[in-house]
Amino acid sequence: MQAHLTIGKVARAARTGVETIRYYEREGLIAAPARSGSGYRQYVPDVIQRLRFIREAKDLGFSLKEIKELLSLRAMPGKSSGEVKTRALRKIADIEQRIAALRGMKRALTQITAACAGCGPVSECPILDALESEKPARL
Amino acid sequence: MQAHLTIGKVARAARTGVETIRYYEREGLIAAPARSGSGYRQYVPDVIQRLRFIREAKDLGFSLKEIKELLSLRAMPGKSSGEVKTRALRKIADIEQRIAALRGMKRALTQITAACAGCGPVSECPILDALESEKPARL
DNA sequence: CTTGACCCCGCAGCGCGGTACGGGGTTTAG
DNA sequence: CTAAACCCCGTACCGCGCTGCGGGGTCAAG
Repeated sequence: MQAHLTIGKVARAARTGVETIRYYEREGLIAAPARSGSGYRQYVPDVIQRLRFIREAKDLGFSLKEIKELLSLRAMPGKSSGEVKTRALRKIADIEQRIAALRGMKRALTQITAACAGCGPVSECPILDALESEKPARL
Repeated sequence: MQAHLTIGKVARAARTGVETIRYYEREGLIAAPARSGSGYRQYVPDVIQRLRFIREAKDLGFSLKEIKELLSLRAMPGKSSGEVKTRALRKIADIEQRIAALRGMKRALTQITAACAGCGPVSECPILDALESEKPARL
C-alpha cells in the first residue's frame, strides 16, 4: 500500500527473476534496499529502470563487470566530474567501435540479400564472402 | 612448405588458442580440415578469416549458436537463395535493433560528458538519469 | 485460523565458452 | 641423433551468469 515494493513485484515489473535480483545485489549491480521488520527487501521503483538497463546492456554483449562500470558513472559519491567524463569518453569510444562492427555485418548481410536475390545455387555466390572479409583485425 | 597450415599457425594468425579452434570444430563453427598421414590437421588460409569473424561477432554479443547461423548463410549446399534471404533479413533486423540500443547508450553517455563537464558534485547531476531512462522495454 | 502465496538464506547445479592436463606420437632445428 | 617444439585425443576443470532447492518464517484472503 506504500511506495515500497517487494522483490517479487520488482521482478515482475522488470521482467526478470527474483533470484537474479538477489544475485545482482550480491554482485553490487544494485544497492541493497531497506528491509522491513521481518527482513523483507523494500524497493523503491527506480530499481526497475536500473534492472531494465542491465538487461539491455547485457543483450548488447556487455559483461556484468562492464555494466557495473557503466552504472558507476552515476552515483559516484563525491568524485570529480572530470574522472566521470574520462570514463564516459572511453565507454563512448567502445560503443562506437561496436556500432561500426555491427554496421559492417549489416552491410555484408545486405549484400547477400541484394546480390543473391535471383542467382542460382548459393554455394556459387561469391558475395557471401563479404561476411568473412571483414576488417583485418582490431583490438 | 605448402599452402596447408598447422593448427598452431592458424591459432597464431587468428589470435586465438589451439584448443579454441578444436572446440569450434567440435561445435561445428568451422569445418573439419583434411589430415596429414600422421593425423595433423591441414588448414587452408581461409579459416583465419572465419576465426576472426567469429571473434568479432562474439565481442558484439552474438552467441556461438547465433554465429553459426550467420555463418550458415554462406555455404548452404543446395539451398534456395530465398531461404537465405529470409534468414539474412531477420539477422539484419536484429543487428539494427542492437545498433539502435547502442546509439541510445551513446547518447546518454554523451549527455553525461557534455552536461556535467563543469558542474559540481556528480551526485547532484540529474542528467545521469538518462542512462536509466532508456526505452520502456522491447523483446 | 488455516491455507497458499510470498519472503528469507545458503548452497548446489547448469549451460556456455572456453582452458588446461596428461599421456602419447611427430617433426624439425641444431 | 637428440631435444625442443609441435601435434593428437579425451577428459576435467574454470569463470560467468544465473537458476533451483530445501528448510524455514511471514502475510493476506477467505
